Amino acid sequence: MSQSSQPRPTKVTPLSGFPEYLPEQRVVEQHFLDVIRSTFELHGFPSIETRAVEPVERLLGKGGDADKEIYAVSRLAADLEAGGDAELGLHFDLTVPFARYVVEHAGRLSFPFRRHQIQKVWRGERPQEGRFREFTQCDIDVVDVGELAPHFEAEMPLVMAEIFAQLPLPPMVIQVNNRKIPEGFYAGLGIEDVAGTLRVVDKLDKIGPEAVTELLTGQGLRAEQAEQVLRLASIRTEDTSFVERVRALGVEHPVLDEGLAALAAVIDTGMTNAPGALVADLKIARGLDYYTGTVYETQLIGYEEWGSFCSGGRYDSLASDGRTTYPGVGISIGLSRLLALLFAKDLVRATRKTPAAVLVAVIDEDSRPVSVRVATSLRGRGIACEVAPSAAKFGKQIRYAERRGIPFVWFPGAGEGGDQVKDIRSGEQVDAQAGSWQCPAEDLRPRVVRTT
RNA sequence: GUGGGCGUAGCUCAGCUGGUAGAGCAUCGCGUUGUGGUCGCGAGGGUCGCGGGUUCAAGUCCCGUCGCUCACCCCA
Repeated sequence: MSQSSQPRPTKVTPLSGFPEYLPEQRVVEQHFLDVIRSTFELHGFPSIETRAVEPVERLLGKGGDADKEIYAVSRLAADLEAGGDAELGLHFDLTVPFARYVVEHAGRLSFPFRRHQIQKVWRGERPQEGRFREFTQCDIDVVDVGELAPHFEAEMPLVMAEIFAQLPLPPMVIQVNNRKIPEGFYAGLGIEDVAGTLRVVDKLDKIGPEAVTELLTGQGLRAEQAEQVLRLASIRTEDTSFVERVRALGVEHPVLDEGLAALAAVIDTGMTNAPGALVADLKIARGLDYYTGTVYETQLIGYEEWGSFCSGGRYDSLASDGRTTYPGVGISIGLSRLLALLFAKDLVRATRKTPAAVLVAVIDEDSRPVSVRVATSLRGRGIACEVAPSAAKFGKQIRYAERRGIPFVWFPGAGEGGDQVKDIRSGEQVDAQAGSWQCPAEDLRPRVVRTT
């Protein structure tokens, strides 16, 4: 009866494509973020953050059918009042905002300008496994004025290879191509629709060579052209031998030569500095609308069907203010997709779901200040801990710790001369002093470990 | 945007050809006076996505709608 006067709570329903993590998953995410950030910094990439919104006009500027992807942002009241078009949209990547940032702050930046950026992005696409509407990207880019030295194209994947090597992941391989190779090759074959051809070639892994041949001839390619296109696409080498294999196909074009030289330089650098991390794969397409040179794509070996977890490439005109052109090269980790795979397949796990290493037990509420003092002392030495929420029976306090994975329970005044601490995994309980007890290093904070 | 599948407790699901809801797991409590995990007993928790229709009666049939999911498209 009186219930009817209470506002009914809005029903909670899941929102597809907007992932939220449990604390134990967040431990994993934060560890990954820590490794990514520190490695970016180790390579001298300072951090920036851009606003979440850009003018819709700017977001649409990059071609493609971006309009389907963009979430418009406007005041609710503005919609009701004017019904006007939204002028702002949430960014769907970090490259567009970065390009705008470069132009806007060009006068205060030093070029070549390198930066890293770790932020959420939003895309209005249909969510699927590993594809979200809100997700986190971790980008590094280098941008210069007028010209960009090609060696930066070799630097990008080295940074990523270093990150992957530090994370508890199955082996990953960064596949590299240079857009100029297929472009020059196709031009040498007399194929005009480069983008259309690449789009089909990109499906090779998914639908197989026969279906690709069918699609290519359907697009107007002659049988021998389609055959050559497939031959090029099938080339994949861990060293620079791809150059000879392309040459052996007998197609010649100056743009092809440029592409081969550029890719050979990237692979060469990779072989020296990150052996085994890079592979030249001539079917990689990526971002048809804007990449102009090197392109990167990354797969987890054994989980190829999940797609790329880290991709990027070179833009001859990342940004432009009309008079000056800023070429750039960048690469980005799709952290959310990576985590989605790891969680779905249970490949990694956090050793516990709370930062606390110690639960300080409470004897009774009157002695809570004693327990708080213990906690303060432990924290003063960098040992994360919490005080038991209630002076329940010790069994319940231990269970409280156990449920959360807290490895130690501290009992004030339990010993002859003072306190005791119990490792609840082994059951071992020893005398200890809050001012000097050493927490084992591996228990100091939650760790992320591979399960297999 | 297009097409298929599905929407019952926090989670995974059962509920036959319509007769006013169940299991397992999880959570919490108890198993007597301060040391957990096993085990036993018990409890809480559901407008059966929402709206309408057929019927004496709908979780169960019909229509609509919303959501979730898979695939396509695309992927910055």
